[in-house]
Amino acid sequence: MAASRPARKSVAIDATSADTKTRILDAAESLFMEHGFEATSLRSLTTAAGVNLAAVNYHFGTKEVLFQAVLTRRLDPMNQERIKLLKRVEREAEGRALSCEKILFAMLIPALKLARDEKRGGKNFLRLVGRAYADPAPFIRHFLSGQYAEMIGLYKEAFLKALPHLSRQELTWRLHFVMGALSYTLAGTDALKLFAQVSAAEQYDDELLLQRLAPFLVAGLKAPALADSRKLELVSGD
Amino acid sequence: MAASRPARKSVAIDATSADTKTRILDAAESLFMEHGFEATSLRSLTTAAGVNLAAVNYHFGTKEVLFQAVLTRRLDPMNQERIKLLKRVEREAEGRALSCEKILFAMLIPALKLARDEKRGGKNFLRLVGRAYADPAPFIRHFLSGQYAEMIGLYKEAFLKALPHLSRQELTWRLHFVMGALSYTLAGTDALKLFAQVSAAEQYDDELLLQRLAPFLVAGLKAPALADSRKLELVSGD
DNA sequence: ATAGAATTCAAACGAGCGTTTGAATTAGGC
DNA sequence: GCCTAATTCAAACGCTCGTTTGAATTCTAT
Repeated sequence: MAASRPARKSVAIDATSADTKTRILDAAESLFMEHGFEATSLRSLTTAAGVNLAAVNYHFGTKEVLFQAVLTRRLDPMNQERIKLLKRVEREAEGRALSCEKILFAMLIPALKLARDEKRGGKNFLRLVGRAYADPAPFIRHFLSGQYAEMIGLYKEAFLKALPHLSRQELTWRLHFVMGALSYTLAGTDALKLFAQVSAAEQYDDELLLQRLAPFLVAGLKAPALADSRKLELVSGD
Repeated sequence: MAASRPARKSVAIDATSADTKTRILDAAESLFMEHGFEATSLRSLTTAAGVNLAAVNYHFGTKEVLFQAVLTRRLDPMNQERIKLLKRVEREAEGRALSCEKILFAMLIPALKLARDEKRGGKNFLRLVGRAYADPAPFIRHFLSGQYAEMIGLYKEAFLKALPHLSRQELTWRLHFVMGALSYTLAGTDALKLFAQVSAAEQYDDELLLQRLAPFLVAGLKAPALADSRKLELVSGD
């Protein structure tokens, strides 16, 4: 009744449990990606990982904590790399204004590197993130906000300088659109069948994907700010 | 053992059941929106609707069919309106090339009208669609593909004429990005907290939202096609 | 070798799920 | 008013879920 039973004591719990923990994380990554959080049962998960059913609660406590651990394992290093990359690009510019492209690339490249690195989950993981972004579960949304807050804040400041024609509020919206196109694209694959024109080979080439995405996003970011006088007028004509 | 018990016979089953059916659809719309498909139980749903637990299976057969009915009720008319609007704009152009803006607006306006129409679900419904787009459940994805296939096909042809610098394949990708930004934005609201700058009042003004989204998307669509020689080169410099 | 902690395991718990059942109730054409 | 079909209802079915339990096992440091 008190609390969770084993309750990680004090000693290093890694030497012996690392294998089990990693096997759980890997299986969870792939199953959460395929079926989502709710639709993935701990029974199928532990079977896929080749560990005992109780192992998840022993090593992680709850299913929710496991999900957060799956995300943290990859997201945290990726966002740290994004921050590092932005700072390096800023340093190299030596005070000169950064181009919108350079900032955007600094954001996309760590994601691309992660997608390429099969040993660290590869494309599967990015798809998982894309889906987590759209998941209604509050604990997922809160967790992601926390994971991204620092990185987004730094990039927003950088974009503000690179796009002086945008107010802070306009930029907030546009970064929202950028994240939408990005996460939807990363989560996609299946959704692409909607458009049914992309060859199967290309569908999985993440580098080409980001090369197509970048010009689209840069053009959208650079677009003139909304002139308040102009309105959507098409509705009236009926 | 044979099959579902009531098995809609032949006579009109609407006069008396319409109230119950509608109450179920309305409650389902709002709960699926808030919690997603998996996390919404038929017990909470029927309680919210004020109907008996068995009513869902009586009137719809299964939970999955109910979900599809929720989407169809609004999506089908909206996509029909999109098609009608595109055809009207094309007719009015009398053979002259349509602008990218006009086509995009024809796509966005029926969605905007739906978002404004509180009697037909309003913003809640569009958020539900945005989330359904990112749902991993195969039956949802297949259903949505079918719902959108005709509309997307017609719009793709229109965009192809308006954006002659894009190959069919390039355009497929860009429409994918457009749908991503759109559905993510519609699903959003909460996600916006990530950026934490948008006032609560504006957050819910869908007209202003689409007025901000449109210039972004138009600029992205009009962006020059990817020049194959240009590559993402930033990675190397480490 | 052995004590003690960390981990694994098979089994079970209680709760909630979607769905089904068959009787009770309601509505409508004759 | 009655017969029939449509609908509602309370109750239950069978199943799967996340989590807990306590014993068995493995590891590690002495």
